[in-house]
Amino acid sequence: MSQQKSAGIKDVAKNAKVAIATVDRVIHGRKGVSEKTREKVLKVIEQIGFKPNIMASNLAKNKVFVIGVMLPKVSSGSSYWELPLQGIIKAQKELNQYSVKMETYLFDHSDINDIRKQILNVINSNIDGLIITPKFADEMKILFQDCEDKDRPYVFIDSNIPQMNSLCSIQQPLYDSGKLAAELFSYCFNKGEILILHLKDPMDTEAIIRLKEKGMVDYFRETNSSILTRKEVLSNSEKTNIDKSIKKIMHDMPDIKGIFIPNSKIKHIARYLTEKKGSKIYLIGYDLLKENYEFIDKGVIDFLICSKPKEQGYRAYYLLFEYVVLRKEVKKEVIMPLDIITRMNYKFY
Amino acid sequence: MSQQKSAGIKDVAKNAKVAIATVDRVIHGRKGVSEKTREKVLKVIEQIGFKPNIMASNLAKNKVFVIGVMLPKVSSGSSYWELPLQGIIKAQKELNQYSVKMETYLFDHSDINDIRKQILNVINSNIDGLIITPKFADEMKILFQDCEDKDRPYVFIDSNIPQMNSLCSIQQPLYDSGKLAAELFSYCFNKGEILILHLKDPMDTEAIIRLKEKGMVDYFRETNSSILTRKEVLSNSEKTNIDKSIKKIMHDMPDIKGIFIPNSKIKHIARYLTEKKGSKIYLIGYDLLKENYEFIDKGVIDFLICSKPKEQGYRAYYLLFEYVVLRKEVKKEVIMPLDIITRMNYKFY
DNA sequence: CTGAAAGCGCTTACAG
DNA sequence: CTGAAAGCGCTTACAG
Repeated sequence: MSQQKSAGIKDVAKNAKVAIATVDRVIHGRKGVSEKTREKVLKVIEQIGFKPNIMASNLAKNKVFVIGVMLPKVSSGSSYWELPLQGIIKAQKELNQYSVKMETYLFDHSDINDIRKQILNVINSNIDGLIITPKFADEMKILFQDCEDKDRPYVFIDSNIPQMNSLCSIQQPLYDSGKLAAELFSYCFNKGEILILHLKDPMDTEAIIRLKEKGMVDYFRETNSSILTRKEVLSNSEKTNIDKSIKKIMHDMPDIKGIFIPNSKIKHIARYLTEKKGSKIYLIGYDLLKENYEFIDKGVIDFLICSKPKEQGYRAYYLLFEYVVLRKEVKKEVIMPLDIITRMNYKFY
Repeated sequence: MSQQKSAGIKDVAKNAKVAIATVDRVIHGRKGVSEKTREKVLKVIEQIGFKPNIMASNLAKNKVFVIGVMLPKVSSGSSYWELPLQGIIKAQKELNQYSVKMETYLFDHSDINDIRKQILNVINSNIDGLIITPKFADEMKILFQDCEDKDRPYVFIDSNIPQMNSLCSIQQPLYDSGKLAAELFSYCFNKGEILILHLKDPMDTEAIIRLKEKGMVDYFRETNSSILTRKEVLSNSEKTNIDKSIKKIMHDMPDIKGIFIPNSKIKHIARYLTEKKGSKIYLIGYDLLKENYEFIDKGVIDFLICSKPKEQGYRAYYLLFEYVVLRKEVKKEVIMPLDIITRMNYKFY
């Protein structure tokens, strides 16, 4: 039970026979210490196992760290981006007592001028770290460059650009999510056709969509399944056009048993299937958005695959806090699990 | 951008024209302050929106808080209890820089004397909070009593005893998990028989098992399903006996399509089904334990329903930290979501 | 290159 | 009942 106090900077100073300020200089690698002194101090630190007390350090520093958040504004079209932001706000609330503040730089993803404006705002800010999604990578290259010049850490959520020097990327296993969807279909039926329907959205990244589709197709091939897939792309126009196009497509697929939507635009199809008569068509898509609740509760949507967008925001914020404020090392990559959401468990997410 | 510093205890003292020590007394409701002074100070606190700086407070207090953990030891029979402990250790690592330490009181759940010994160890300890599972409730009543006498907060994980004054209970939606299993079966087939097989375990709580079974039965009734269920109980004896018993039961169920195991003992059945020839029998159980990896990867186990035991431990520890160290208010109850684990997504959990 | 001292926002004896 | 002062483990000017 001997709650033996861990060694402090004072103990190091005493043992190394130097002043506390000198120990501080060594700890933070600041200039102005002779090599000889440096080594002496480092040796003592090693010997007595000194670990700096971060709380005391931050208290003395008397500084508030700021974490910037640059994400799309929640648009009328989709509520997806409110989820990461909720997670971020939750983390900020938890970390409120520590010296961190959040600063948001939300942009209208359909307005390139607004995106540029926010990029400049971030560049000219004094934030100590940044949470960002690597959409609009071309426009944002200059921002990443600026971050690296300033040693300002940035964390990707939702997806990743592997070439970049992000502090961490928090991402979903895209390919495997397509396989998972295929597996779920296989539990529902073992022959027939599946329509892979890509309803275009300006926020889509082609590579992401393709990975999901490839996962599905590969699963059926690897398992020698008798299920066939057919891919169609629709531009995201008005309701009546979508309905007409889907009707046409499905007319060509007499043996259709399932529809897979590789982005979060599933509500349009769900609405269509709700109104349509005929035999059961299994429906699988992505993301537990507010607008999907109704359809999953009715059983029109059978499964949603979900990569915890809220938790991605939470984790990103927490990770930056640990890196910036606590000066911990952090993982370079976080892969989120793939939650399967159904009528019976969606309430608990 | 005006990083306006928030008011400190010094500002309160100055505005209220009292000493800092007096403000401190008021903040913590300590004795020795006249009612008049008290009110004056409280008014100023309200006015200038003073929030104490917990980091400074803990630094000055110079005390290490201790959180106790009383859980079953990991036994050879099942690795379940290593998961909450992993979560707890993860939380402890994250909170290492704050003034918290963990103290474990693990017991051998098959040895009543060991349980009593650990209960006494906890009672005689100086811990500031306790994480515990409400198994063996009869033996533990005296411990809960002691906690309440000492104002020592305790948090339940895994399940709950509603009558107790626990600080919080972190639990799974048991009834709904049975419904979820039924729904998953319904996706796989729409008539035939399901065997609900309860393989007895000393750690089982009858009420918990019954809730899960009821969820399943209710689902089929509510959806007017043609699927029938049949319940059997087996005592957890040796391999050969189990095999013989199952064989006998299944012989009586020619139309068996699925087996539901309402606890985490699924590996015994998975092993049996692996060796057995014949038509596909869908298998659903609980908890992603190490010993299940092999069977889920092979597809012998189709679905595992999982209430994030690791995260339960993590949350419990974090919650006690927030309550004890940060003096925050915390939720009285946390309901964990029901993860669905399959061959395609188990790797990411 | 090195050190003594003030200060971060609190708590805790101690004195009155 | 109230206050002045030392101290928690660091950082940050400032002086030499």
